[in-house]
Amino acid sequence: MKAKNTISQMRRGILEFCIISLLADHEVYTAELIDRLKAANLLVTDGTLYPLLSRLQKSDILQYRWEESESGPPRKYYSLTDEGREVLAELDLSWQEINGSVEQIRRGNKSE
Amino acid sequence: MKAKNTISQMRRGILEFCIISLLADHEVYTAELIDRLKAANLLVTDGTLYPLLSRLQKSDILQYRWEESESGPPRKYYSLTDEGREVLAELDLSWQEINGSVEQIRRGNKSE
DNA sequence: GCATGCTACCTTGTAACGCAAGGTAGCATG
DNA sequence: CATGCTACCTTGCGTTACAAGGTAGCATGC
Repeated sequence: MKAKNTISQMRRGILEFCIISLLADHEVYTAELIDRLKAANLLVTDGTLYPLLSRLQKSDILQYRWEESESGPPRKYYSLTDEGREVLAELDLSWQEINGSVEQIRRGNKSE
Repeated sequence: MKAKNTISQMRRGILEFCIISLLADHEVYTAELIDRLKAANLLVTDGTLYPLLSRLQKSDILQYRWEESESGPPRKYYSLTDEGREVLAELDLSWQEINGSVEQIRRGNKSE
């Protein structure tokens, strides 16, 4: 399956977008986030996620608060900042544009 | 514009897919390819493209032939191999799946 | 109250990749 | 034959995903 590499690149590219989208309405902690991404067919490990979340937090897109768990160590619940919401809006737009680009290219093939 | 980085990541992810798509029906050489990508709002430099094309060629997805130019040095015209066409079909599918994932995530936000 | 296990956090090392910058060489033009 | 343009390609850098490994809180069983 030669396309594998390319496919994972495509997935990767939208990972950040999906994470920001998922955080838009719900606080979540890392394990939950992984589950939700998995549900949308986007596999990630926590080793990928922690640095990414921490990067987004340093950029003021995400914030977190500690919450104690009923069964285990405390969890970091992440949510979007106001700035994060603005970023999400930009990303939504860009995503549509990119979609348009791909559409255009794929259509081009067929007609010509 | 905090989203910039994320946006370029998204673009990057689909770059290979777009290139393969663009080559599906037309032989093109690098400068043409860049123009066509630019027309679809995907900016790339040739320093990005050459290694990428060469990688795809080594994976038997692309092939090339030399053609002399009427005005300047000879050009490498790239086209898809049969295997490249199979890969393109896979990529088409994956792209639709990924689109579905993103749709699902974005829809999820709004309803919940 | 100590050992074991689970959960959640985080870090480190590696490999891939895009991109900017720089380099080589064919070919045309004055 | 010198200058410039076009086309090819390489190098070095920074970023990133991912696998693997590490720390520590908390619960459970003895």
